[in-house]
Amino acid sequence: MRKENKKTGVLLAQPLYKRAEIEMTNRIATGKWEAGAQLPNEFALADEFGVSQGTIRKALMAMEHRGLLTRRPGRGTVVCKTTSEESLYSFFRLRDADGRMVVPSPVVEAVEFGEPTSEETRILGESCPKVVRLARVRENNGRPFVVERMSFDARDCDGIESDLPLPSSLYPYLHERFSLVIMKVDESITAALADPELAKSLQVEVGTPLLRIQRIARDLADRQVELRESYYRTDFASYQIQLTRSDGADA
Amino acid sequence: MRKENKKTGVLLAQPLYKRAEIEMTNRIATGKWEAGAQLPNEFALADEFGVSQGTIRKALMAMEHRGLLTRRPGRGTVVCKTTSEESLYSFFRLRDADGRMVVPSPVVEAVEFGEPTSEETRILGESCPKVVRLARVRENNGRPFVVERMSFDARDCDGIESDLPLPSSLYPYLHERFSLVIMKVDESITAALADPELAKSLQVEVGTPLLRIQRIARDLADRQVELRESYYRTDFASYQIQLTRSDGADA
DNA sequence: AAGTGGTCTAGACCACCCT
DNA sequence: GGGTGGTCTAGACCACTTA
Repeated sequence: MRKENKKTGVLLAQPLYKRAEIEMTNRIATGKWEAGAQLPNEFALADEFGVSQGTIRKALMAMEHRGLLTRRPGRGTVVCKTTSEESLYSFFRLRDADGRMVVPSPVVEAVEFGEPTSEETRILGESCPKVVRLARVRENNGRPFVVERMSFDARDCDGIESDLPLPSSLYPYLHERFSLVIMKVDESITAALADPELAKSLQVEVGTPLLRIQRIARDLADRQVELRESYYRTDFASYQIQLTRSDGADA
Repeated sequence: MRKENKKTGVLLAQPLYKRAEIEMTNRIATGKWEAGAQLPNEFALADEFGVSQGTIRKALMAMEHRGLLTRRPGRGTVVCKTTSEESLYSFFRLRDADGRMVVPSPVVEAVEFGEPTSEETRILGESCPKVVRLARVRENNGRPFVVERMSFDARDCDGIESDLPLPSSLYPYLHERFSLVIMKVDESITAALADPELAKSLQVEVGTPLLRIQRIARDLADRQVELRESYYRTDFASYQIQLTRSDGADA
């Protein structure tokens, strides 16, 4: 293989495996590699990028670790569809006392388009001309437990209004429909009291303590693409999360 | 290097790099490699384990990713002391509106030993004969914002009572003093109202909404070694966390 | 100048999956 | 049987740190 190191005068800002990872990530972000698509094998990719198999492998393993790819011996490498039970709700942290997921189903759903508010402009960017807002109440076993309000740049999900009712799990839908891949979300959690409106939606007394969760979601390019505010009842479920020592290291 | 693969009849339940990782992790857990200690270089370790440098490297990089080691070219590999600002508080998620860490300082501290309650027995194990309980109120800029109650197996931190007052950040202390390395914590978050006792400790009105966080902490061997309950004010700070797509994958 | 980890290559053998 | 990823080895060159 030809070397494109400093000997040839080419400055490599990133190591080769990182460049390959970025390029392959872009192919997923642009939809060139769709959700569920099979990738060429390691040797073919290595040949295409002009690197060795080991270098491509390092990139592929990093992407697998990020949850973008699934690799299995004999079967090959495919773009994650994010449809398995566990990854479907990887951003949904509500669990009951036994650690079981509280399966949500939307009961009320509203969609509207509008001019961005100053808050939406701050998060989604100055260049966002129109936002689409979703509002949902979700229940479990007939009990409403969360009120959600979400905002997206309307250009990121053009045509969403024709897909109502939306699936309960939004992110896999966004991936398959718009190649909009949500990679990470920042959540800010505080405690709040139910006002009359929330109390009515959640069927609790006014003044009931609730979790208020503000979320900013980022896509593959680390753009902030979603703004969300949720209010949760925590009388029959709780927000459960595992923190690991390495969390801070690479973040 | 000699091969100990199936050719010699030796069954390898784990790949070599995994075995090396487990053994090296044990050395940290037992204190043979103390916090801050320098490790032998890759070739020396490879020689000791009878594997190639690349295999040892894979184990070392995994341990670095877990936050156990720090590696730098020219300097070598050392056991993380967990004393840098960011990793010091990797399990402390409270941030102010601008995302800055709310630096806590303990103002009230109590230590007691006792028989385990049924709850403590359930978490810490049947074989735990005595627990040590810590209670702390912590403040920021003169404002109390959290009440914490923690329980440990007294055998895990024998002599802790002679170290009062304990440092604000407990986990680095536990590592350096007892080689007790906290690797991950499970947190369960609900909303609660301040009762008269909490209201007094936190200097808020009775009925103020608070975050209630129950924590179970695990060590290097994945033993549950700590049980904790905390109540947070969220009027000038919030619990902030970043969730990533890959979180569910390896957990 | 010597030693360390970081990157990259080339090639071997294996277990697994599919047809 | 042919192809895939998983593991393991051996060796090269580089950038960086420390002395």
